[in-house]
Amino acid sequence: MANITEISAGESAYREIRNRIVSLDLKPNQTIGETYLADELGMSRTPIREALTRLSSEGLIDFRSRAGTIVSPIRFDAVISAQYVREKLELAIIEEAVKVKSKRAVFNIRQAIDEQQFAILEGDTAGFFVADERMHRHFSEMTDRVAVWSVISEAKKHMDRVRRLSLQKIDLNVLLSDHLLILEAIENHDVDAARSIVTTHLRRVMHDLDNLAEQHSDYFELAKSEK
Amino acid sequence: MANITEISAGESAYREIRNRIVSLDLKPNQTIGETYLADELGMSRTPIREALTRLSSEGLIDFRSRAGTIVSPIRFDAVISAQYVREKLELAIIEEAVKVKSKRAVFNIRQAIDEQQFAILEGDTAGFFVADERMHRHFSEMTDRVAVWSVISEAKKHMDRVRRLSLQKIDLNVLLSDHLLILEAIENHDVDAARSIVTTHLRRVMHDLDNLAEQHSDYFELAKSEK
DNA sequence: ATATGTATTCTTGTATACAAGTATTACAGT
DNA sequence: ACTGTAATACTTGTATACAAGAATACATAT
Repeated sequence: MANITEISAGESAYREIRNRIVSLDLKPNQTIGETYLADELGMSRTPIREALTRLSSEGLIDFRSRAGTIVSPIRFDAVISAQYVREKLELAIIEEAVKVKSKRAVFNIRQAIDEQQFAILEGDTAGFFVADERMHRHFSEMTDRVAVWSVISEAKKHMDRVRRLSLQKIDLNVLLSDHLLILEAIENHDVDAARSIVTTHLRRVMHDLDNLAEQHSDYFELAKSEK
Repeated sequence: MANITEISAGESAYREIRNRIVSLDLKPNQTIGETYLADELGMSRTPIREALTRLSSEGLIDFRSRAGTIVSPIRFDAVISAQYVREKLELAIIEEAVKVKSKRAVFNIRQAIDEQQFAILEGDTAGFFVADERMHRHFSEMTDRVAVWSVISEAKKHMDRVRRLSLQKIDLNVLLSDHLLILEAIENHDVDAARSIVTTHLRRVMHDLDNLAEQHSDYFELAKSEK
């Protein structure tokens, strides 16, 4: 009954490497040898390989046969379709969420927003995004669609690195005020307001995608014209 | 330039095991030892493990620590949220697709439908589903959303086993006539018609989900009341 | 100086050996 | 017949050894 959930080396390697990738600690296109990672994380190649296998099927790293392994470059089309998937699914969920009457849910969301505000004051951007993530997950919980959230989260990975790049530029207070408006719409059960706010909110990431791609061209995949 | 795509043992193991699972050749809840599979597929445990790692992260198999590995039981909530994801995304795509004017796309879709009809006459249900899959992918191609199709396809895995169970019951001609109506709506650029047909079409799978779960209770996960 | 062929080194792909749990079985004692 | 316990056989998790393709460095020829 204890469920201590002993965490395996392979699992911890997966989490660690994944974090380093989405936090841009490991740069896109950077080569990462299995032996290097094994040394770095203090384990043998086998669990590293397990982690890389999973990351490869998620599109975060690229095996180049026997010629090395690299962190996947940010792919325009992956970002765009991730955005598409997220927008369609999260919009659908929000439409359901505004119809739900749950003081508990409203409380949870407000708490997440408070934490975001606190994080901004502390200058803790990482903390902001953790709380942001939690808030969005609460929307899914309201409507019993937590499993759908994991699909969104999966798609979102490809955008997270872009978002990380735009950290310096974007003003977190803008996102925060979006969140407050969304909460208001939920409390008022106002579907139309929720729809429009969420749509603009989710699209903010895309605004300076082109700029970022130009600025960090070494992080992005060459345009489609290439091959 | 050749891109012979040498297929690794791990990759082929993944495809093979995956196929056996979604085709119900390997039954839900059945235990599958790594050594057994290694023997069966004529390779060592390492590439088998690679395949199982991927399948585990997709939710098609469950590692039970050192106590064995089983084919994941069909989970109600996974099926339901897969249906949700598919419906929202594919509906969004169809809405865009009906606005596209492309004789090529219409031709491709019609060809896929013809193949479905042929498969029905031949009694080739597997062939029907291959052509069915291709047709749905064409919808995504019409709108330059192929990457979104892979998300749908990913979610769909969890429903495929259910669909396979209902094979005996369902009349493929019903699905075929749905397809013809969808094609017609696309040709006429009739958004509303397309929406309603696709919705009912996609929901057909869910109709006898409860019956199937009762009939093959050993294939499904125990109800949520359980733990 | 450029190009080409070759040896060397590196990296991944696969197989195997070993470690550490887990489930099953055998069996003693009652 | 039954229960508790120890022994045993399995299964996965991890480490390491080996094989083979890919990149690199370098020597040689033109």
